[in-house]
Amino acid sequence: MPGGPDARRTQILDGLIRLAGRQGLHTASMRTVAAEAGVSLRLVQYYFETKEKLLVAGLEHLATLMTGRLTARLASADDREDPRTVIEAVLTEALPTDYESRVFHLVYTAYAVLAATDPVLAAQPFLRAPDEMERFLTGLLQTARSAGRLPASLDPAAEAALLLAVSAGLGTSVLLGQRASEEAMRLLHYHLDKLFSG
Amino acid sequence: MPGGPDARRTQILDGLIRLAGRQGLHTASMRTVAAEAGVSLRLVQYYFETKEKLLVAGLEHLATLMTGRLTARLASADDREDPRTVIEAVLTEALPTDYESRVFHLVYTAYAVLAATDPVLAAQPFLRAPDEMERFLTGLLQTARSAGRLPASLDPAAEAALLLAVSAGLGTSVLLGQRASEEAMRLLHYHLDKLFSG
DNA sequence: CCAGGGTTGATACGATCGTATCAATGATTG
DNA sequence: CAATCATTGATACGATCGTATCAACCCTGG
Repeated sequence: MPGGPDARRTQILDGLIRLAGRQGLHTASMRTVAAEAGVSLRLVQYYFETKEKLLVAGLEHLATLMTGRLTARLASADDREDPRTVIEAVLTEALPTDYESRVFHLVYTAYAVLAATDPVLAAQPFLRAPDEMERFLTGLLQTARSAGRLPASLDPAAEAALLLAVSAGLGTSVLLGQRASEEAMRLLHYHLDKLFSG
Repeated sequence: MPGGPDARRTQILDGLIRLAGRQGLHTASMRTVAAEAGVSLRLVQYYFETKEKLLVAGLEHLATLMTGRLTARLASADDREDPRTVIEAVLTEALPTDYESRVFHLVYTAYAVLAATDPVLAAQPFLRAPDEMERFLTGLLQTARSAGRLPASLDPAAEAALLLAVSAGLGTSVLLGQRASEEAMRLLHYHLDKLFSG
């Protein structure tokens, strides 16, 4: 069978993400997800049993997709040894620049809102990725500071947290149509220039 | 009658916000809102006719409540002439520090997610408040820069946008439980100290 | 006094939801 | 080859949704 044993799961989860990105996560029912994925309702039940499990699996799938994109972007970075290059790649990836990443951000935010009041979703490792990212950025900034590329007066951990906050905040403003993604990128580079120029 | 002619509307809308803050906006139906507000379903229908209009009114009500809080905080600021004091007040208010502001942020974010795919909600003046805030902050930063309190190398408009992005991003991280609100406040002050110290 | 319109309550309708049930199919294996 | 088991389809059930309908109420003005 093509695609491995869980190609069907992937097919359904792709449908869920696609539908949630186009019409909103709240329109995702067992039936609409099945229709979007081109399968029957029973099949969705067969693979995920309950809607709650479907939603949880959808969140995991989303995390997998985003990790894949980030990994690909890092792999294609110009200079993987230069901290600033890597930081720029990570933060740029975090902005909803194209349709796919816009979908990621929108659906992820929808999940986050649900998790704020749903204990089952809240129990998911919702913050593992951001936490890892923050540690990762902190390490990069420490490296840059040790190499004299960053002013010694800066606090790498605090700057890492602020960078992610800036990226998330700008991403949201792009999502809501307050700003074009190019403008968000410009602001991000402005902020990075300030950091690295001292 | 006490509270004016639309005390009932306010009572229902308060119920909507309270319910959305506790159980999520997706659990707000005509019936659950009526129960939370302590009125009958028919009453909710009478005042808002349709759920869509109820949701729109809820968003307006939320904006009113947030504006009230911000105004109160600005009025009680130590020195209303000092740009940094005012900026700190505005951005601190934007963080979910207490239960009420946590509810505001959560429900506002839920609305934002809905608006991303719902044309009726998207037509609401969703970005007017952030846009106004950004202009307001830009003006304050320009004033501070003219007074020599801010380095001339900084771009007031860009810094204002970044400040709001930082505030929004930190607020989200607090909402998701990634950080305590005190830590977010600390990071915000760290960022402001960098700005104003040159 | 009482008539009439703004308010409130009880209830019903069709649609859609998550979930469960019962077969039919298809591939695999002894 | 046949039997078994995973997979797929069709359909039904109770609950809840938004909305609509039909009275009853209350309060005020003539």
